[in-house]
Parts: sequence; C-alpha cells; structure tokens
Amino acid sequence: MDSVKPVPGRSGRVHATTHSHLSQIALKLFLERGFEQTTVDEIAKEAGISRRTLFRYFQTKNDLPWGNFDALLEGMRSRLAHAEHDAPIIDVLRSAVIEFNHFPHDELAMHRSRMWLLLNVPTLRAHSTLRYAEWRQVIAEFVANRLGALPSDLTPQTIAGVCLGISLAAYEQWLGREDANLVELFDVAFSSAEAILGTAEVRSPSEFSQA
Amino acid sequence: MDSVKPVPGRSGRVHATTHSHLSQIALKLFLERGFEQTTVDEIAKEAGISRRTLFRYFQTKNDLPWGNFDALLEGMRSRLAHAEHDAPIIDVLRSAVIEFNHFPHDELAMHRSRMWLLLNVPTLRAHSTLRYAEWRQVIAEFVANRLGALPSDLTPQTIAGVCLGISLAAYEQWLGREDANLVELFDVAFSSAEAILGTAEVRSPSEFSQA
DNA sequence: GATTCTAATGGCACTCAGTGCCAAAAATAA
DNA sequence: TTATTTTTGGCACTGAGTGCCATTAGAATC
Repeated sequence: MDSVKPVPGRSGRVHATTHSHLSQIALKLFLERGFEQTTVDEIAKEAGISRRTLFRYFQTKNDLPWGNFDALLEGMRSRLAHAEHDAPIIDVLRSAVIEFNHFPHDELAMHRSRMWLLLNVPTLRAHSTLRYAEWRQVIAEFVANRLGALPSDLTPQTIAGVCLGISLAAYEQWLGREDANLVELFDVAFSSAEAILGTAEVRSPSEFSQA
Repeated sequence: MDSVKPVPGRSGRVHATTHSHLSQIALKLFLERGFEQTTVDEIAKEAGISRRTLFRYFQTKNDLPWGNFDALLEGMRSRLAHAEHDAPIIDVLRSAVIEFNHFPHDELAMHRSRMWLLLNVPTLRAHSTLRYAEWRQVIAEFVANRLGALPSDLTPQTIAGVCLGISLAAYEQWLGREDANLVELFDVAFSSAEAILGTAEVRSPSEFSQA
C-alpha cells in the first residue's frame, strides 16, 4: 500500500490516497467481479474514502483502470523527438510504438489484465477512444514535423489513425493467445500493413497468413 | 412524418413510431440544443411516445443519431464480395470504402451534421467505436477470404483497423473544412497511407503536405 | 501553543440514463 | 363477442456523476 505523506512546504490537508492506489483497487475488483457488477461505492469503500472523493481523483468510472498512461506517452514523445532525422518515418514510428508497448516481465501480467478489461468491456473499449486521442496526437505531431505540415493536416492524422489500428489489432491478438509475444505481434502487424498497403503487386497469400 | 400503418397479417398493437422518425427528431434536438443538454424525456415527448417505449426502439441515447448504418454496411459487404478476384486487395478496399462513404447531394448536409455529432461529442465519439466493430468485421472477412486466413487473424484485423483509421482521418478533415470534398479526402488519405507505409524509400516532404 | 490560512474530505440532495415488472391498449383471429 | 398477440406506458428502482457546503487536518504565522 502506498503510504500517503504530507508534501513538505505545502499547506492544507494531506491527500487521503493516490491515483495509483485507487486504480489498483479498481482493477482488482473489476477482474474479480466484472466491471458492470462493481459499483463506484464498493471501490470507494474498499479504498477507505468517500464516493465523492473518488470522483475528485477520477472523472469517471471508465478512467479507473487506466494506470499511468500519461507517463508512457511522454516517453514515446521524447523517443520520437530524438529519432534519427534521416530514418524513414514508418521505421521510426514502428520502433517507437513497439517500445511504447514493451513492458518488463514483472509488469506484463498486470498489463495484460488491464488491457483485457480495456478491450473487452464494451464501455471501456468505447471510452478508450478518448484516451487514445492524446496518443494519436503524439504520432501526428511527429509526422507533421517530418513533412513540414500541421499536426491537424490529413496525412499526419491518417498515419496516426493507421498506427492506432495496427496497435489495437496486435493487442487483440495478444489477448486471444496465451503463448503470444506482444512485441512480435506488433512487428508482424506493421509488416502486414506495409505489405498490403505498400504496393499494387500481387503477393502470394501464404506470405500473409498466420503462423 | 412517417405514417405508421398496421402490417397486414400480423397480430398485436401497431408500432407507434419508427426508428427513422425517432432518429430524425433526436438529431434535430441534438444539433439545436447540444447532445448533453437534451434529455431522453424531451426526445420522447417530442415524438409523442413514452420514455420507456423509446428505450425499446434504441438501447441507449448514444444509438439515436445513427440512422440506418446496417443497410450501408450490407452494401459494402456485397460490393466486396463481387469485386474482381485478381485486383489488389488494397485497391478493392479503397474503392469499396469510398463507395461506402459516397452520398447523394440531397443527403450530404444531413450526413455531415450526423457525422459532426458522432465525431465531436465525446460520448458519441467513444460509442462509435462499438458501432464500427461491424464495419471492421466486413473488411476483415474480405481480407481473410483473399488471404486464405480467418477473419480473426492478425492480418485481416490489422488491415481493417488501418482502413478505419484512414476513414476517420478523412472524415475529421471533411468536417473541419467547409469546401472539402469527402470522396477526394478519402482518396488522398489512402494515398498518404500507401506512400508512408509503402516503402522505406525517402520521399520529398512536399509530396505529402496538404494542398 | 493558540490562531489563521489552505486544501482536501465527506455528506447530502439532485439529475439523468437505463431496467424490470406489470397492467392497459390496440390490433388480429376465432 | 371473445380470445390471442404484441406494443405501449407508468412506476419504482439502481447507479453514475455533480453542485454545494460544512468539516477536517496539516502548515504557517504570531
């Protein structure tokens, strides 16, 4: 459990809990009982705070299972900013996205549970679209910068959407297969997209079918 | 207004209204007052039915602005099914997606309003993810069929996600520019994706920047 | 150490979406 | 007319999310 300490040099009452703590509790209950079957009251009670306070930490019930997404996002942004300037756009994106989704072994099980919820609970799956907006924006800014365009222009937005589509497909596959390796799936997903979109050449079906 | 007639040879009370009628009323109110500011009670009252009955026609408030999406979807499915067997996958998808989003002039203004809501109201934007699942499935089935794979396999799912990303980017651009042509934007969006994903060759930035 | 200031907590009442249940209404069939 | 079928509508209920405000607890000041 996180011990909540007063912040030195800061007035006022000390926070009763942390985002991370609440998120963990919520995740646990959602996995045990199901998302819809768990009420916000139950989560608040389990965390020892009032329901009203919980809604000051998280805007909606849907936001609870999302851990520290913003920190990961910042990592991807700086990685893209420091990429080799002459490497092809798609290669930079591919490695940045893969890195973004690379987790140490001890976090992987938790990450898998979290992603299972986010992709399989309809409410959460829908809500995730809004969270991914920032992620897409990071990609769009990078592409725009490379092309001398605005992040809001068609091409940067298109590429951002394409990367998101590729990523979600890889995640779905990962969640459906016990033995799968997430990074490899990302790699294959990018390759499929490149192969199909790449040329008008006809390729042999076997080249694309799954292992 | 739709006149609701009894169906010959069918017992029971006649339907008080239609999906289409309710959808139109909801769309009108959402555009006038805003989505969040319009309650389901107000829509029901305007349609002359009870709130309880409205929820028998539409599962959620979010579903109201969606018109007849399923019919369009069926059109795309059959178009894909009858495509030339030797045309490259991406070319078939490109023209099917463009055709799916081609509307006659007299429907275009209404379609634009609807899409504006669906993409700009956060709740609706989130919910749309669930509606697009069927759309993605149609694409995935076609790709799977071509590649001799299953629709649930990684490559079909990836391509479906990529097409969705491209389409949404085109729509956002369309909604942001008064003068834009939707079909042209789709065309450009597909081309951007193909160009960036296509090769590792370095291309000149001007080739991608917006007009 | 008592007082003041500051920021977070928690309780309460309220709105609104969505659901289960059942009686009433309106059509057809006998 | 009566029986059957199907939809409607009313009512009560749950649960998410919000506005308001008094209370609490730590820090700063005197």
